Amino acid sequence: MYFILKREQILKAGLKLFVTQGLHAVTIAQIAAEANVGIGTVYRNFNSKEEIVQQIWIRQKASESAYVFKNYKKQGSLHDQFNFLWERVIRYFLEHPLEFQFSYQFAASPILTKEIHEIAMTDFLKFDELYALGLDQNLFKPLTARRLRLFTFSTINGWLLWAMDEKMDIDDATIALFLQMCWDSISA
Amino acid sequence: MYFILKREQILKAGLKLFVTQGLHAVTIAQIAAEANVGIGTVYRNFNSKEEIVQQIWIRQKASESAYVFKNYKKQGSLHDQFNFLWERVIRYFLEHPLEFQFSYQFAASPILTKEIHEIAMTDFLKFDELYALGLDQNLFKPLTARRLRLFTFSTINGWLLWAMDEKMDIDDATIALFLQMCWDSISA
Amino acid sequence: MYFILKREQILKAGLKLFVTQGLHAVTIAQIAAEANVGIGTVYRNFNSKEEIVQQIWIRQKASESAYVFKNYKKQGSLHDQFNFLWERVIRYFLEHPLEFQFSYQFAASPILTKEIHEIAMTDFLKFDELYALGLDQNLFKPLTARRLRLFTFSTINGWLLWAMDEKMDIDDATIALFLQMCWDSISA
Amino acid sequence: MYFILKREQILKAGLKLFVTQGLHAVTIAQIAAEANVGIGTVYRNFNSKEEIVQQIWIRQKASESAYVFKNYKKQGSLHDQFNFLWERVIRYFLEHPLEFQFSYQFAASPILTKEIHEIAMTDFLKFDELYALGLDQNLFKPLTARRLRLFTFSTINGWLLWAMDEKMDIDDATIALFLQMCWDSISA
DNA sequence: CATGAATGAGACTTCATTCAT
DNA sequence: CATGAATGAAGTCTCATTCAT
Repeated sequence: MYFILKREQILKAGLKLFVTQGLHAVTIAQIAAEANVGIGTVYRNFNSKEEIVQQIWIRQKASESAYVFKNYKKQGSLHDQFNFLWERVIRYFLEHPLEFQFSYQFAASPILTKEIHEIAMTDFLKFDELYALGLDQNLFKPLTARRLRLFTFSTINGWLLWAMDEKMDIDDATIALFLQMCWDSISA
Repeated sequence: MYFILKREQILKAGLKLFVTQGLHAVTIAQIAAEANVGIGTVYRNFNSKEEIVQQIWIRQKASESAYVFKNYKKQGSLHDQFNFLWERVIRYFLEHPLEFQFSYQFAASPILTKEIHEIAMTDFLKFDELYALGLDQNLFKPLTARRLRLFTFSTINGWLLWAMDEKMDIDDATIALFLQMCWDSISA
Repeated sequence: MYFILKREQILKAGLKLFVTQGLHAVTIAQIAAEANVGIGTVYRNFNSKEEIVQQIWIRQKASESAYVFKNYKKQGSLHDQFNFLWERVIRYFLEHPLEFQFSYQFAASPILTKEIHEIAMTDFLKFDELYALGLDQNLFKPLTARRLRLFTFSTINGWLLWAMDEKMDIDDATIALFLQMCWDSISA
Repeated sequence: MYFILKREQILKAGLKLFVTQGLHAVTIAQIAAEANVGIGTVYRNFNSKEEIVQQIWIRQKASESAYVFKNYKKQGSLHDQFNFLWERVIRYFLEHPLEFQFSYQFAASPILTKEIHEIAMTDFLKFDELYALGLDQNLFKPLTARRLRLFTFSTINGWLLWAMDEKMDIDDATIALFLQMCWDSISA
């Protein structure tokens, strides 16, 4: 219990520092200080700085998944479900800017192995089921479900990046417009 | 001349190593070895590891720009010009996968300052002129030219990332389809 | 009682680990694990790693002494007594290889203070009495009793070391021959 | 040339420090300071503290061998040759007390692998040839040449140890007596 | 200009020791 | 009394940077 708490503190501290300073500029000592634990405690919980990054990634994806799929029901029109899920993704990142920047920064990093990505991405396969359904109904352009999903996701990623860069206020209307752009881009 | 050659060798070596191993895992000694020069020579050309990253970025953007705008004429319909330029971007990255991965990995890195980004991005402002024209003609959804450009760009970035991840073969039809998706997403 | 058991377990674990891995490679955590006790328990019984070594030494010398002098009677010829005692030393070490190697490895260690050596060696002064008697009878070469004893002891130590190194089987005849060598070397 | 010099300085510093303080008490920083080189230089030449110990051992045995076999001629009686060689061994150690203590302290250390021992001991196989000759002439007790050599060597080691411990002055007569003891112990 | 041996600051990492449970 | 998570001092080791050659 206490053990888990310290582990969480370390991951939280790492998230903040990696995003603001970049991986190579952050030392274990800094992470320990930010987490209010001893350096030894960091090493009791993680074998290296890289493992901290990997565990932050896994934890972040789990948290994102929990947020996105909370209250999700496979009901209503496919377009409604599409909007529901992607809006949740957008809102999650808007509410968790650190997590978003971390996610963006390390998505293509060599530190994250194929295995790590697979573990972290399992939950998001539900998106693919939705796209597959849409393909069955000839709603979408002729790509695989996986590719359609990745397309929408990278679109959202890029959009959020500059939205945050420019510190723009994002209201419901803006989100609605953006969801419309996402839908239009893949619509048949 | 010889001097310039060594500088180029170092940038090329850095590009390869940073992409495959990540910034923090690459040492100057490694870069020097890969470039077949001495460590001292690296320091005659660059002040630090960070400067190497910055110079790779600038050189990469210049090369990308040269490729993209070669033979570009402001003629034909706006949609044609749109397709021409973005297709060139796509083809550049498909032909230069290392450059693409470098570009993706460091786009959000704290190492690249605003100044560096401005220097490297100057050429790409021509895109904004195109989008501004489109907005005048009410072709696009109601966003600023800059945002529309960034939207398309991040879409392409994300798409290329997984295209390379999956080592998919990309033929002309696929590129055409993708350009259509980009256009549809921002069309009014 | 339970307390004493744990103490013994720790000393036994330490003996094994110090011999097989060397002092500096053994951690308190390892000793605790090998002894099936907690780290804190080690510290309830000993103040430091060095003290564990010292206590193993003292315990080992006491055990060796008990073995060597059991059934020893100051009767018979001096040569017989000489053979009896040194044969017991040899057999003790042959039956306790770990103890032997520990003894050999730490004999010259700075961890063992003069006081520790004196405590542990008290019993073995009986050897010196025997040598003194031999000197009175002009049986030995002209050295002090102490030096004659140390000479024989280091000879035996060295011999046992390579005997174990080579895993040689040592029968009664071999032991008898060796005792003869020891006697011949110091005989006047 | 300069490179080799630094390496020698480090080995010399290590020898002194290991003997006076014991392996685990010596830090790389201390060795570097004693050798008047930077810590990094130590690591350019050796991979670890253990490797320093191994290289000191090899270098010491080479130096010992050079000393012992200098001017050695396979002439004269076997007993004379025996005395010549072992006297050289004794004198080498008397003149190089640091080397002797190092040799004694690490002879049984787990740091020195079988390979290291084999490399370091090659030269001393000449002793075995001498013993083999003696066995042919029925001069010695019935043991293998190797064992006879090790017996004499460990005897000498032990004797020198307490000779140094007690800071006894060792004159030619004492050495002669001791060589006699060595010879007597193995004589048939 | 080119080189790479030398350096030491500062990173990583271990582990003896403490102390709340 | 027994435990082992937590700690941080002190070690090992790396590597950016310098500078004599």
